Amino acid sequence: MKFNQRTHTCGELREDNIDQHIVLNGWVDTRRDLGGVIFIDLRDRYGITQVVFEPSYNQDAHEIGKELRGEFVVSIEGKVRRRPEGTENLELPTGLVDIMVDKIVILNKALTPPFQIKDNLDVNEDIRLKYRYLDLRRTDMQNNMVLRHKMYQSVRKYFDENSFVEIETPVLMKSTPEGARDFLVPSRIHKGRFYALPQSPQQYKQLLMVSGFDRYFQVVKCFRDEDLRADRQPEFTQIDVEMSFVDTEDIYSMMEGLMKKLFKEIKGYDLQTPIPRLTFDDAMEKYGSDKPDLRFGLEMVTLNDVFKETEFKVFKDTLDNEGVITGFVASGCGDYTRNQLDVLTDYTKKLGAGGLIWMRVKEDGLEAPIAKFLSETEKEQLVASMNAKPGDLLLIVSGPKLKTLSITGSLRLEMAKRMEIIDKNSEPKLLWVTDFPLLEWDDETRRYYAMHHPFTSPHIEDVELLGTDPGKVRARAYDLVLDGNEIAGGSIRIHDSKLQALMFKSLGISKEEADHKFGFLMNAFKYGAPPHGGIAFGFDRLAMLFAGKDSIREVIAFPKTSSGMSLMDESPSTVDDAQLKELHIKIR
RNA sequence: GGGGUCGUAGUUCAGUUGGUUAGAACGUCGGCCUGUCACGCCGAAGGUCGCGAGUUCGAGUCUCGUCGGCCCCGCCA
Repeated sequence: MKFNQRTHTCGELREDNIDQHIVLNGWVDTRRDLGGVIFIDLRDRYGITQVVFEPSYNQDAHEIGKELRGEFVVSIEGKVRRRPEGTENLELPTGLVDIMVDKIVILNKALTPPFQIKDNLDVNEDIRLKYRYLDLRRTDMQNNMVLRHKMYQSVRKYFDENSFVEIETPVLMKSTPEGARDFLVPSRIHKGRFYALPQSPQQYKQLLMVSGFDRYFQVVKCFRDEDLRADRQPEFTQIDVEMSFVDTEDIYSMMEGLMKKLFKEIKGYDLQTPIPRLTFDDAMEKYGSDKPDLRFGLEMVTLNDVFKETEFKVFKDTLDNEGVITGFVASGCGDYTRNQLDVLTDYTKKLGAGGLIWMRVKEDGLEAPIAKFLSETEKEQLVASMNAKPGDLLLIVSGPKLKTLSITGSLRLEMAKRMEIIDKNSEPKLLWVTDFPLLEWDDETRRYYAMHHPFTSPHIEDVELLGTDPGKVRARAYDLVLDGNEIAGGSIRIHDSKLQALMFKSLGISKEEADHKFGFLMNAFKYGAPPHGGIAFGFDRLAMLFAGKDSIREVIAFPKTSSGMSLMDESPSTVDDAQLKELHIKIR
């Protein structure tokens, strides 16, 4: 099939091109056959151009034009003409002109697609995923992919300008069963042995610091075999960063530079720096979350002091057990019905709270089921310390500290949604959350786990607490939060093998175990490891937020469903017995 | 592992208390139409009601199981 290659794209032609003889290649977007004249909207990823078949202009072309259907791939040759007065389409950038066709070649016919290739598509996601190649033909999705591409370029340019080196690290590596579940890859050559896919290139990038690379970054695929969410896929992309001879402040300012550049180049927005900071403890107390959404208020208030003398049993028990009484004011929600409040109570209980205490603020006091258990002083202090006004609703939860703060934080988000006070067009709210706890107690296994990872450096002044009160040790770890989403996390690492040994001891990891799991890293540190630290961005999440979407699947070309399936190629799939045999694997 | 929700034409949905031949819109196909751009008008085709049992004279509708989508909890160093 002979055809001429395009001289222009479908988004390109303007008044300047009038009377030129041009060639366009593309897909038939829509066809409007008026009996005599036929209009075709020809589409490629650059735009749409109207193509005209008129019998009096070219009989042969018009005959072929009649056969055209949606999504046919065609090459057309013709003359650019100014559209007749009154028929311009100002919605289209190319709308002042159209093409009078001299020659058309149908390069390929197409089946009727299972859904229309158009924006603001109303079709279920499983159909889109099964025919992802058609979904990606839509302008919406093409824009998302291009946005993502532009973000890669800005990121790479920024790090290159700042003397970072991009280095690829292995995708087949050693399994480290701390943290997320690994994807395993059986070795054919070494019977009974497995590679793991990296959860992150953490150890490699630290080794690169030992090697003297000083400033490293990588746009890198990572893999975690955990359950999915709207913002979590089993394979995802990180912007992985590590720097030598730095402290937290150096990381903050370098990353703030990156965010400034990204916001400027992608969104045309001037991000003000420095980005505000909040310690983990403060974030939990005020927002009940380590990734607070600051686009709205509903700040939580700790009420322990108000109820320190209370006779109300629920609160008294909480205080006796070093728990927390916390709550917030839902302003103007004093008219919530009993039914609505029951739904909220149910929501809170499902998250694990004992219950939800609500009070309507009236002109003459508090209206609540528990009001009779509270003294007048308590009621007055409660209203004063929460700064509540008549017409407001108070929502209060009590119980074990961290859990209760977190549940109330979820309720805060839920209320913001119900009250519709999250402005999607508001200025982006960025925030560093700092001073995470180094260790986290696990009731099930009755041991501490590293909240971040076992190479995270504690605050120097907290080191001695490692032996006495490990839960109190603060880490030199930080997350970057954008509008309630964790978009990056990192830490200053331990570069001193004695401190690392102490850390392993606190985690209950024996010397032998540490050697077995991380020996190569510990060995490397004996040969002159510089102080270093780094951070990793969840690139898909960042792209999702920049694109204004609610799911990272919208910015990933070929994502998995929430059960980890690919509906298009139907993976994961079974394999031949012969393949399994080669890998020395039997299915139980 | 658990909770919620959904599954009916190619697509998005409606479908009453369990009751005649399961509807609409868009799309598709055919006819008419020379300035449309969501073209218009006329007509037609198109259904394993996700799948499998059960209850019933009778199931899209009720029950149980199962598969799949989405959201959430757990999980995600």
